Amino acid sequence: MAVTVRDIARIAGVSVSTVSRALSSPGMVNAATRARVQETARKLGYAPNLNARNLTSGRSGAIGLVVPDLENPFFGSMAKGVQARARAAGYAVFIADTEEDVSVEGEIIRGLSRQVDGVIVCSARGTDASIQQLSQEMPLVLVNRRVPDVSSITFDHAASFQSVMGHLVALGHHRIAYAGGPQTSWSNSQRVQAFAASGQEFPELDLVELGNFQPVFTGGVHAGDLAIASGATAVIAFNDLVAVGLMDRLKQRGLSVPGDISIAGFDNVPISMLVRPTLTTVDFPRVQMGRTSVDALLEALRGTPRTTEGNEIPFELVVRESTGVAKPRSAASPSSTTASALGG
Amino acid sequence: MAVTVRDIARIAGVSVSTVSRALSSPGMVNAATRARVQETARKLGYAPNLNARNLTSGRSGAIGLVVPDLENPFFGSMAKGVQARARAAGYAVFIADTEEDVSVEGEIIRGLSRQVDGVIVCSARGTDASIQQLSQEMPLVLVNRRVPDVSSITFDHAASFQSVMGHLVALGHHRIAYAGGPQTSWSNSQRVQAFAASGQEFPELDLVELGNFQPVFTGGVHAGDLAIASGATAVIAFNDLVAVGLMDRLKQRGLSVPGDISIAGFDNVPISMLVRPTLTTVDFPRVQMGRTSVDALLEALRGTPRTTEGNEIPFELVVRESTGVAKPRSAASPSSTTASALGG
DNA sequence: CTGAAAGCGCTTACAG
DNA sequence: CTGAAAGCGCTTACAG
Repeated sequence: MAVTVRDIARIAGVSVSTVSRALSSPGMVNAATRARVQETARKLGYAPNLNARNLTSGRSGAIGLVVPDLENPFFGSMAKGVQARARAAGYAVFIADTEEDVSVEGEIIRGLSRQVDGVIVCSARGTDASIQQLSQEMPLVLVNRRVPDVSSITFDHAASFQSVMGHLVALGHHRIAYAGGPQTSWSNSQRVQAFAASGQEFPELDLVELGNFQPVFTGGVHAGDLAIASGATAVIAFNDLVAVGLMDRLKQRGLSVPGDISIAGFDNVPISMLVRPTLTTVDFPRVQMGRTSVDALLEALRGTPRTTEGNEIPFELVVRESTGVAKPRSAASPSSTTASALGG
Repeated sequence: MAVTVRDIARIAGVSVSTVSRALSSPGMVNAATRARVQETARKLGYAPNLNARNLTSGRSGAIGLVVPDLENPFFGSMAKGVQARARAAGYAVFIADTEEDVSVEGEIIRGLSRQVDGVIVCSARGTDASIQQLSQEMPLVLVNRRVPDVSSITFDHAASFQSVMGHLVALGHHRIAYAGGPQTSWSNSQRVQAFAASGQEFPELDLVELGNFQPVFTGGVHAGDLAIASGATAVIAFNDLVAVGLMDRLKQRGLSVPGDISIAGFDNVPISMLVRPTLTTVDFPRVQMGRTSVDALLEALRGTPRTTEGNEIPFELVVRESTGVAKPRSAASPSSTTASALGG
């Protein structure tokens, strides 16, 4: 059926060993025979049987990619980056979707691990312990999740949050609210921490946490009413979808954005530039993150693992129309700080 | 290192043949020994080496999935369906992204084909001839693309277009425009045909083709001015993104939707329900399409290929706020037909 | 129902 | 630089 090394050997007049070398380790064989073998292989349309090759060599030439939801563009971008970089490095990509089901996550990862050299897991939902366990069983790289002693690639959520905060402060906002995402979300917990830290950095600020919301449009609608009640002049939302829902609700309630309230999100998803006003947000290079995670995994496979720390991808604050100068407060008060606080 | 059939054989006190049978063809072995072998395997945490298994059995237990752009949610949904169904059937999924590059499509598909039992190709961009060639080299199922003599799963673009048209006609629209997508798009050509066919079905209609636009927001903005100039009271856009861009431009030009002009799109992407007014569109069950394509491929692998025809997935017209009753025309004219036309 | 043996297609020490 | 041989882990006729 398919052409094998034996066919090439017979026609080129050499042994199968030589064929194998000419194809896989060209440096080990005489230039003339090498050329003849390669030419014959090409002419016959030879394609190596990967199962045979992998069986003997002990590696699979493939990596696994596990995501919570392929339908979510957030992961689609990462998958794209992973796929591109893996292909460039000669690796194939097995993909698996956990359907956001924590209970099958480990099982799926273990299943994949049998057919690949290593696994990349996006936004892993399992506990730290379960992930540490997995990482001992196979080469593993985490994306958008940090677990002690496990290799990972993340965005600097704290710094990006600070950057949004700095933007709002510069616009003169004093009372600022945060509409959070799911409690189980690692990135949300990072943002909540950064929010609290801002209170120490800018003691004159009035910070209010609105609560946890579903990371979708309706979650934002829900947050909208609470935002109005809070009296904040600016709201930072967990992500763009929440921000858009929030904005929609504010408009419905007769408030203007950014005239009455400024809004900012995270992720820079396509919709953020399609809504009116366009949304101020933070862009995370997700495709690049996918690529970087492959690099990290391949280095680990080669036995030169990177350090866990410092693998953070740069972000960019994208200022658009939804944030503006703070509405002057009815009660006049000096804009310079009068409060005493830590960190003089 | 890893536990193999030999280990199990030794411990269970049987031959490797029996181990293999107990694990792969349980029916062929005595119940007692079968239980003993399986128990030992479980206890040892045995996981078969798939490369070895596939090498002997001649199959790979994997299928390939080729998409033009993983970052596009349209394909993310399909990939999700493919992945889920394949997993349920015991197949792993190799994924590849062509980056919308026709020139590498064939090469990527051939590369994949060496490691899988069959390939699913979404929205293939190549020529009919090149795809027919590929389909002779390997089991192949096309999704959202029809090519003579090649197995495929598609949406009924003609019928869905008719359904939108019928909706607009029922609202009293007479002058209707179509803002097309890329000329190379198979689904666009289907829609153009359906648009023309409507002219025969409803001879009283005044149909105007606005041209071909990039299937994105800015393409719609471009189409917007042409739509206004055309004097149409309703515009059907190639997809939701074009529809949203169109709508944005109309509003910018001071027209109201649907007051002055009705707009409809296709795909029912998330943004279609986030814009204001919400967008009338057609929902295509993309996840289901992914699932169905796996079924078709697996049937082909089993030697019971389906017929190419009739593999169409149902669609649903989703009527929202962007379409409304036609604005009465300034020049009064009977709504009944006066024009003579083909198809009495 | 079970075992011994051959073989899947390739790679890789081992000699020469 | 090249060839003969063994072996990767599993499956599957072939005998019994």
